[in-house]
Amino acid sequence: MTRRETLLDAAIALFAEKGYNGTSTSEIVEKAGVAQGTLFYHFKNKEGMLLTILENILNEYLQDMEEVASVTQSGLMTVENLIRCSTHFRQTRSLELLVLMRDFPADLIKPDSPQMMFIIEFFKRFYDLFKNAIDRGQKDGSIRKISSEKYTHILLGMLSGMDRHILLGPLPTPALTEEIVSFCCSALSPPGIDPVSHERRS
Amino acid sequence: MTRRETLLDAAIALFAEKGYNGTSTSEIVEKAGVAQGTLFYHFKNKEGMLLTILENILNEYLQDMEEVASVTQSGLMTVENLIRCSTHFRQTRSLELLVLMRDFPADLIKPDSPQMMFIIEFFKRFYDLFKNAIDRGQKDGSIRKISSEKYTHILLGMLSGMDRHILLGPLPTPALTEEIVSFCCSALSPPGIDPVSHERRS
Amino acid sequence: MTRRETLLDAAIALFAEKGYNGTSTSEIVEKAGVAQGTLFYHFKNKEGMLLTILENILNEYLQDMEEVASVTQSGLMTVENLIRCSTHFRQTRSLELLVLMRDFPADLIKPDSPQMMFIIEFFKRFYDLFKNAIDRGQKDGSIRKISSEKYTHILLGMLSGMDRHILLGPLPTPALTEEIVSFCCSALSPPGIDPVSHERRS
Amino acid sequence: MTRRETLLDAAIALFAEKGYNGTSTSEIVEKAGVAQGTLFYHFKNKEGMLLTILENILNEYLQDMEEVASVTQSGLMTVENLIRCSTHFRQTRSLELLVLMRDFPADLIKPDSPQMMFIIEFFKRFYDLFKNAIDRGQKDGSIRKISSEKYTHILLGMLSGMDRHILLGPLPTPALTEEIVSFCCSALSPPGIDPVSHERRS
DNA sequence: CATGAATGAGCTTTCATTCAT
DNA sequence: GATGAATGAAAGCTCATTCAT
Repeated sequence: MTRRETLLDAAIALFAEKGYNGTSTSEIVEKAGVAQGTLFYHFKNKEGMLLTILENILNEYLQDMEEVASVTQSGLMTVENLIRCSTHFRQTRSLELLVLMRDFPADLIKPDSPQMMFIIEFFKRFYDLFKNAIDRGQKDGSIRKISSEKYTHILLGMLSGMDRHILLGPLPTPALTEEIVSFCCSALSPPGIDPVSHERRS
Repeated sequence: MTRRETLLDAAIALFAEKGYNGTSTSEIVEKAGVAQGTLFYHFKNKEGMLLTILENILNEYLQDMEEVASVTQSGLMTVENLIRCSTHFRQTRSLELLVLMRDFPADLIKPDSPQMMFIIEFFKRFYDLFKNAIDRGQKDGSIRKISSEKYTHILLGMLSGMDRHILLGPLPTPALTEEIVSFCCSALSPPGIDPVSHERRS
Repeated sequence: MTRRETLLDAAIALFAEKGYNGTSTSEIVEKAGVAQGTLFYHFKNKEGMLLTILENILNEYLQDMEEVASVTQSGLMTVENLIRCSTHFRQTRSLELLVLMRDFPADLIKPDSPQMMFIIEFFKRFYDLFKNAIDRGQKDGSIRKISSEKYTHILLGMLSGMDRHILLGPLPTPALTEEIVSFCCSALSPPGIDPVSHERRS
Repeated sequence: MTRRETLLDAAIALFAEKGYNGTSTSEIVEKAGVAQGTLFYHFKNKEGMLLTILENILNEYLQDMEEVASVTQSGLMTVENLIRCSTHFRQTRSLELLVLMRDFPADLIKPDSPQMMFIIEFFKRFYDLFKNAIDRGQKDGSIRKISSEKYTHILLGMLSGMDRHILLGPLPTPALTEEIVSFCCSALSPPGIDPVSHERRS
């Protein structure tokens, strides 16, 4: 593993545990076992580390999600599987996701900065994934007639909220994946049709 | 307005805008128009200000919610109105809520500290509010048979997620209150019964 | 007890325990159960409290010692009894003596200030007490021929050193009074004459 | 001279002159001609500087004394030479000794801290040095039959008291070394034997 | 006499960053 | 590529003191 990667791993662990502001560069280099100067040789500054971490995780997140969305199936099934993918991602990449949740939106990401542009761009593509799935579901009859814009916002808010609740909340939380899927499908399925997709699955 | 209140208001505005860590005590006293020492006369330290703000907002939040829950009605209606109350609170107290969302769980609130006890206590009562409503709904037939524990976690995660998405998210968001209510009611109502309670309301 | 006395007592206890610099005026007023302003009503400032305490203790100390010295007896006996008096004073007024030992010479007592004049005046009288006794002892034959100036300095240094060693030293110390007396008398008695004055006493 | 040494020298001079509490870190770095941060790069904190100074001086002090004690000679001669060594140390290292005398026992050295352990350990070894010499002197007949424990305490208290009296006292003091030696030897020698060892010396 | 809210200068300390090697 | 000594701005906080009541 290169020194750069060692540094990133150390930063991810520390940012996840103590937050960006709660972590000093000294702690990072100590945990990584390199000298102070090395950090600033490989990264422009401390903020550069955070941005690198966030961009990496967001790109991988989006890639996984877009792959799921590219499979041909009903709109509702796409939404279901996006939810499952998102949950799975949270379970496998909880450390990086903690960094994201703790420190974004961070004070250090200035409005109109390239970094903010990147973040907004990411959120838009994330938004589009769900929006397109819902639109398709309304055409193929798997999703009831509701405002796809508004319901997309609800799904986005809900999913990130669940991640936060589970990873950062003060209350111990049971496994919830399929309940979240059911919850959303009940709300999205056309009236009278009871979604049992998660039973069909397995 | 006393100096203490002036200071709290200044801190709320700045914490909401720039976060706790991004705000210096100098900025607070400058905005409040008092001397540095005055802050530390009225509060133990900077963290004491944050705690005061958080305790105030959480207490008022809980009070509003418990008042809503105390009205006799069906379990589902109670859930609906809790959601509306929560949304209304977000709209009227967005500044304080921003402070809460930005800076909790903060690294500065140590596990097992009295502060953390207070926060956990608050979350438990918040949890119980929804849990009791769902349990009652399952008895009175207004809510389908699901795990009330799990669905309570989903509602909590969802509501805080929506607050964050709307108040802190990088995407502009339309008004969503009744859609959130519908979304949840669809997921909670017994199968086959389409919830239209929010139309009945008005 | 007047508020002024209450404040002095609180200050003595705290200065003895934590030193002048380690004690804040807030602590003093809290322990005394009065308001901040009261301290500054009764004393010019914090330093004024210390000076008052030091002057009181030094005056009483000197008074006791001068009374002992005024009794007609041999020079050596006077020295002996001065030592015993000093020791007794340490045992009965250890708190005030701790204040003196911890905080004098304090940085706050400026050279050539009236306070310093007072302190120097005190030391001179203290010095004279021993010096006169030794001089008298050399005349009456109870004390050997040595430099009374130098031996006075030795006695002064020794006595204050023993006080410090016993009251502030890190090592537990046994009762030493008569040994100190013997030690000094052996050094002061004319050669060949073994002092047993502390046996004669009792 | 390294920056670390420069800083230590500046601190010694200032602590000796104005005391630990009376000296600000700004003064130290100014006197040393380095930046504020440099102090905290080389030392954990201000207290760390004091501890470093104290440990250095105590170690050297003890080393000198133990070297003196290791020379084979009568018990009384050992005591004499320990006194001379102590006096010589005070004369050559008065600055560091002033720091020690002004600021120890300092409120900042917590009971049971490693620092306090170190200090107590030092005092014990210092104590043993004199105790062993007296015990040996009682065996070889050069020292009278007295409690070696008690007389050791007296010697320790006396020597530190003389240091304080001479270095910190408000009265000008003449040279006293041989008088202190005589004083102690008279008190320690067996009755009837007049010690003139300091004349034999030279 | 007594109060206590208010002050602000000054303190110690942290930490991201630089740069000569 | 890598180092780590050095930096200095900025932070949170303490505390003796003042003064209107």
